[in-house]
Amino acid sequence: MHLKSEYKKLLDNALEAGGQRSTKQREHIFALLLEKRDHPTADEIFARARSGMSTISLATVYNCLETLVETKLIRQVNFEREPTRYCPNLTQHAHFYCRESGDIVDIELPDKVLSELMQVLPEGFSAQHIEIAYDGKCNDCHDAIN
Amino acid sequence: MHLKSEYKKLLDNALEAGGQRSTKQREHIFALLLEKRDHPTADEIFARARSGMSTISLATVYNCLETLVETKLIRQVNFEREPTRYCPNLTQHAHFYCRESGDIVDIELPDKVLSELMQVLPEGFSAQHIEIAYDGKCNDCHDAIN
DNA sequence: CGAAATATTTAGAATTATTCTAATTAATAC
DNA sequence: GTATTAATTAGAATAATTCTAAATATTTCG
Repeated sequence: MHLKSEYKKLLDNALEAGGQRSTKQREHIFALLLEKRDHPTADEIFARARSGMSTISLATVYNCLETLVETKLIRQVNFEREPTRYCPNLTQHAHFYCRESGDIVDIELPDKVLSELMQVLPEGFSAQHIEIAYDGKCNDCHDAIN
Repeated sequence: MHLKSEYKKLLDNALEAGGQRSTKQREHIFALLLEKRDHPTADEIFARARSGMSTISLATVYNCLETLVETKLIRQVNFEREPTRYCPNLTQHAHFYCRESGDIVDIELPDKVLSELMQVLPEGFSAQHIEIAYDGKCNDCHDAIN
């Protein structure tokens, strides 16, 4: 697990901007999220993190994830009351949760759709963020012959 | 706390369609959600339910809410990992969470916006439901002189 | 109607994701 | 390199929710 210097710089700058230190645990977790770009839970990240850094603790995984979220290098994703998942895709996107496979897929969102969602807000409301979560059946599950 | 006969029928029919029984606890909880149309948590509903039905238990509140959600008479609303909230508004709407006051406000969603969100899905994906959550500052908090 | 069958309620224990605590270790500043 | 400050760690604590098993209520059907 090694972070490309491009991402290493991104991480270090983001941490420095927030007055936080660059540590090997933060780097390790950021690297593994970038390597496999899915939507793992903290437990899954802990499992992945331990191969390559056997002494890392679950508390540290939570701490590092919190820091990465604060510095806006990753996003949290929640579906109902399921464990929080973490997403390294920083582009503007929604999430699609497949009820069949359990997979979470990123859905790109054109600016136009977002601005229309903003226009729907009544007078006097201003939104910093809109979280959009689809749920249904993904392409793999439609294709599958059951 | 009493349910108008119109809503009593709605409840009884929905329960019967799902092979479930009409009980005074279910009716009581449905009634109190309809009476004050906000977005209470299970704990808040438990507190409200006890005035007027002092022997109801928290487990029953959870059971009743689950039943009402299953029969589609109410909706669950989740913000991040906060306790689940319950919403008796059955029209098509999104939720706005005000970071300042903590209030949750329903935002009506025109069909047009929803259909555009559906069109954004790649080939092979089909969504049953789209959950949209804004967060920012509501009108009351903008108006307020701080 | 009244007994049998089935569903619901209840109190409290159990679960589970997450956060907290206090001690140790690592990173930065001087 | 030492002092300062922040991060990591293991394990305990927390809190929303679910589970369990017994008691109660509702429905069915003779």
